[in-house]
Amino acid sequence: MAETIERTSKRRPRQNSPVREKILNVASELFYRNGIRAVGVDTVVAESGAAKTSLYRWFPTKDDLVAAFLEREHRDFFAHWDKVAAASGDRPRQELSAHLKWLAAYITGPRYRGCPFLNMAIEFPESGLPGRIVAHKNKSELHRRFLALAKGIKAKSPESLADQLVLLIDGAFANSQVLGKKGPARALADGGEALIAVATGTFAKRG
Amino acid sequence: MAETIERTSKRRPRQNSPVREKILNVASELFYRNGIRAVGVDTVVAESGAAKTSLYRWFPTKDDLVAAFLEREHRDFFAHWDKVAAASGDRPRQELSAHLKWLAAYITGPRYRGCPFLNMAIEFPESGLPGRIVAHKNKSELHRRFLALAKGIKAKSPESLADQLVLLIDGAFANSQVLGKKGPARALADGGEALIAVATGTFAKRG
DNA sequence: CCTAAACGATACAGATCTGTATCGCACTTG
DNA sequence: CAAGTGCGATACAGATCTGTATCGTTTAGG
Repeated sequence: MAETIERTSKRRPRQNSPVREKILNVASELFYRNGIRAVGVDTVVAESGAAKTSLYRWFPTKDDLVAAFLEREHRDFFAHWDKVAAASGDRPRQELSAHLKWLAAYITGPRYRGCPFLNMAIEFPESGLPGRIVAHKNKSELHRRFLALAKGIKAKSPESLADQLVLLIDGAFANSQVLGKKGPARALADGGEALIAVATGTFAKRG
Repeated sequence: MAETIERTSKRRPRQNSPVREKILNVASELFYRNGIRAVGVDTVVAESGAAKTSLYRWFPTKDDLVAAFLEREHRDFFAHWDKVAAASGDRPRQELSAHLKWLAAYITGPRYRGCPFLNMAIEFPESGLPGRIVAHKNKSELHRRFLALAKGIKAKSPESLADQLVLLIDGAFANSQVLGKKGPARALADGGEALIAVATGTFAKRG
């Protein structure tokens, strides 16, 4: 009799359903481009060609769909990070520059519309939402990785340098939504290098 | 006959109506705390005790109400800036530090819920909205003032320094919405000082 | 004092929102 | 073949959204 509950048969992709993929793809694009609150599930249904029942089968609520969107953005973001890290070998100083470089290019890209995690957190200030948990995870991880690199280059205060680099990056993410990609965001890489220089004492106090 | 059009009689405060004030106060508080899209005009009406007709008399659309909210935030923001500037006399280097300091304190404050201008721009990516114009004005002005100060301290590249400081500040504004005020945002002042030091050559390259 | 305007209250229009219910069809698996 | 499940289509529920229309009533200016 316990059989019926323990089912979990092979007949449940649970993740790889093509319909689920299609819905998530369309929703991600719309959420990112237009904002989450601005996009209704009906729009996602219409654009994806799926049925509303299918959407709610794979994502019990819109909040879950949003969380899935962010979860995938999170995975993709650090997958790219890992690639860049691997290409830098074991040279943390070079790796830092490489990250600043691709992040600057990321912002300059044509499809860029801000940081999905910052955007979500600002759209939904209420705490406890599934999407906010993913956003927090993303920014924590970003800080954690910069902290490791800051230690790797023997920064005087690694915590402080990691903080500063995160600020500079999030500032470029956010400000570009107001003053554009050719605004202050253009100073991301140079600013990062300056902060690294001070933190490592590559510059010595004068006078 | 032209009389009826040119009226503009004293019987039109057009700005100082107590009802208008009350509506704008309540709307500003709600928009800032909960987000603009999350707050309906009905809520503003209920909380303000005003009539819906009154709201739409003073603010033809919700967009206009949002713009009025941001317009006042803009005025208040630079009013405070001016106070700090005045207290710094004609010493741009000290003034820069003073601004970094009060901005850091601003973020730490209990009622802080991010930057109204960044928040609005992120909530409404569509261009041309009245609120976005105010947001752009605010960030432009911020950059303009930092540029003037950067020139005042004879920074090597004033534009670059102004860019970097704006990024750092907006980063603190935005990141605090995810990792909290005790997260990376705590590094705002120190990070700013480091950028200024490099830009002015207060640190000289070593090796 | 009298007229015009501001105001509160209420109802309403029309759209849109999230989420559910119900149908019949296709496919797969036992 | 039979049963279960995914799927599309559609209708619907109930709430909420922006904005308008229509009432009196109050208030202030010429």
